[in-house]
Amino acid sequence: MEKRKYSIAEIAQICGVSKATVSRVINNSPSGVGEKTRERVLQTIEKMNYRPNALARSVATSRSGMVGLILPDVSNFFYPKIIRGVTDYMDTKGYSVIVANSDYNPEQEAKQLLNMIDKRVDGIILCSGVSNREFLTQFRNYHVPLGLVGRTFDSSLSDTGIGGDNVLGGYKSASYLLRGGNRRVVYVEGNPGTSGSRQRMEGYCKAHREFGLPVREELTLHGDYSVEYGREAVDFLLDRGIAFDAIMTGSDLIAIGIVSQLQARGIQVPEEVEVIGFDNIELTTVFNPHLSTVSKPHYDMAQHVARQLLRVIEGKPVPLAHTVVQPRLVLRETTKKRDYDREYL
Amino acid sequence: MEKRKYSIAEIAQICGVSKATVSRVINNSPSGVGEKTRERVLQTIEKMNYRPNALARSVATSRSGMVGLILPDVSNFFYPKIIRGVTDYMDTKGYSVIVANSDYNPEQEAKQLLNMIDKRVDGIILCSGVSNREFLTQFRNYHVPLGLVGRTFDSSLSDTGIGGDNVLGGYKSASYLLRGGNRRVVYVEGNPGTSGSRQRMEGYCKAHREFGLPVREELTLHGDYSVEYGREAVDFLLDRGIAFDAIMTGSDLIAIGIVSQLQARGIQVPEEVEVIGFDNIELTTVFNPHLSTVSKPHYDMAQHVARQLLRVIEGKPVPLAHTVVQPRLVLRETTKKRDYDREYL
DNA sequence: ATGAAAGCGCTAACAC
DNA sequence: GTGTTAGCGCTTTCAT
Repeated sequence: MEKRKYSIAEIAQICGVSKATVSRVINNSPSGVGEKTRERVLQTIEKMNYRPNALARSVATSRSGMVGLILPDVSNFFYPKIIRGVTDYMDTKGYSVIVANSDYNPEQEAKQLLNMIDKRVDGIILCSGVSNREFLTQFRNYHVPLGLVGRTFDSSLSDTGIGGDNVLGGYKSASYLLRGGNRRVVYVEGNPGTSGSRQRMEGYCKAHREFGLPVREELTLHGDYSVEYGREAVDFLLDRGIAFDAIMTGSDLIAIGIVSQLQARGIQVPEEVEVIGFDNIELTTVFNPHLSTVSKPHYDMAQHVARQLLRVIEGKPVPLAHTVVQPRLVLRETTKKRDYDREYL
Repeated sequence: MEKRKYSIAEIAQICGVSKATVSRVINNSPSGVGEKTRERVLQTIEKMNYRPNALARSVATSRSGMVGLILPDVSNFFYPKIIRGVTDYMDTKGYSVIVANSDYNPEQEAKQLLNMIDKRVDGIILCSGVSNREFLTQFRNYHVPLGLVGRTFDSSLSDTGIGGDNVLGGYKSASYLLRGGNRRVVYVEGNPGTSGSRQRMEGYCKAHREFGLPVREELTLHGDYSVEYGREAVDFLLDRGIAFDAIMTGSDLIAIGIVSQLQARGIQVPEEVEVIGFDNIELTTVFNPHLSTVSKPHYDMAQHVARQLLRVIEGKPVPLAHTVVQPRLVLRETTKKRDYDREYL
């Protein structure tokens, strides 16, 4: 139990050996140290409460043992599982993870990205980024392994990536609603500028095209990914007297806000208005009525990029570097029951 | 746009100046560099895409600009706000934050703590730790600034800390229920071994004592802080035929699981059984019925320790280093309405 | 098996 | 204003 931090040199001196030997011990190099000296060194390390300085090691080896995780907003209920997926995997591999929020803001995202570079992380995982192609392209010049989750549109921008097929997700959502006979399907998105948001819109449009229906400007709303915004959207629609019979959304949180406000204003869900969320976060089955939504396996996706990223960091081959997972429509209580529902299982 | 990472030496050489000068520029030392050279250096830095190596700087200055944040489980809905509170503040001060999960496990917590030491973080924020006093005491020997949130029981173990008064919280919860005429109040806790859990229990007992009521062994349950466990607890109680008329809990998540399962099994809340959560996370007003709960300002508390921690890191005086905030009883829809409810506002 | 020495990228006196 | 130099704590050849 000692008062200050010892360095490898001091430990060496105390043991009467060289720094090199101590170094070998703490890195437990299989060879190069006699059993007795190793034991002796280990003992004083223990006794002196010595802890090797990972930073110093990093500058010597140019590997930091840290990865960066950048996501829009940690406190958005969609992301915690992602964080766990990443941290869980990194933990097993001895990496630390620095997390930072981008707040759906390109400048902020860029700032965080550069900050990670400065900290010399061995790799970065970027979640549903809002950065434009140009910045990302330019960013590649820093040659730091980059993994993208939730942003699949361009594989040349990253070393690995995984994401749901958002246009398919948007399409499934919209077409299910349309097929059910709804004719005025509202689309409520979160923060604009997200790649996911654009893609879902694409799916929404595609579905309308197939049904030979026009996409009405007044039926697509943008705000942010919060419960609160879901509520606002409903008020907006209702107060302006805009007619609608179903709503598809860009996130479960928004959907929850929508359903809750719809009910508050005396509108029955799903009898009068059907609602479909997006993401299938845990909350969906805790909330009443249980939310119908579009599902993807977040935690697993996060673990997957984490694993892939480490492979690129370690220079191993990365099979199937860019993956897109097919989202599944999960029909619960905010959509009507129909006999063809089982087609969507 | 260049291919590899430059060092300060290379930049210096390219500019035909010394490393010291470049160093002065990147740290924008107010004096010591001529306007022209500064400009020139800045330009090549830009041009070469040079980014100073924060790690190298750290070993030179022995300040890393990183802090550690250890919490039980990132994906527990209680913690995201804490993370944001910390990251938001640290962001403004230019610190990065490494986050790690302890999973309510003392060994895991110890491991993460030591890992942070190795990474030479400038300080650590530990959330509702499960470490025992001995380990923490011993840990203090590493002399890294430590801030505790949610664990207030011993101020000598940390440099700063903030937490809700859990015994008061437990007391308020239980006594409100008791005052309302309930005689068999169940207490459903999360992971055992948490300091908070013990303290709430203390409050629960105190309330019973005041009302001259016995604390029945079979009415206190332990599991983990999840919705799922709340459901299990209800099944356990019901299946064993244990009578009860109210439930107080260790977390909102548990309470939500309880209410939801109570309803599923045909029991009216709050008519037949009243339920009170703990923490007042956002979810409480999204869930139906809105949860009655015990409230503390997490985000603000997190920001507060963050601020305090930086003060101790920077060697500034830290007024009111250890704070305990009074939790408030928030009566919503899972408790009955009573005329004295406003006393609790 | 062990040590000496150079080097990683940076900062911080101290000198000129 | 700018350069020289000596570290910071570690790893890593290369000797011995």
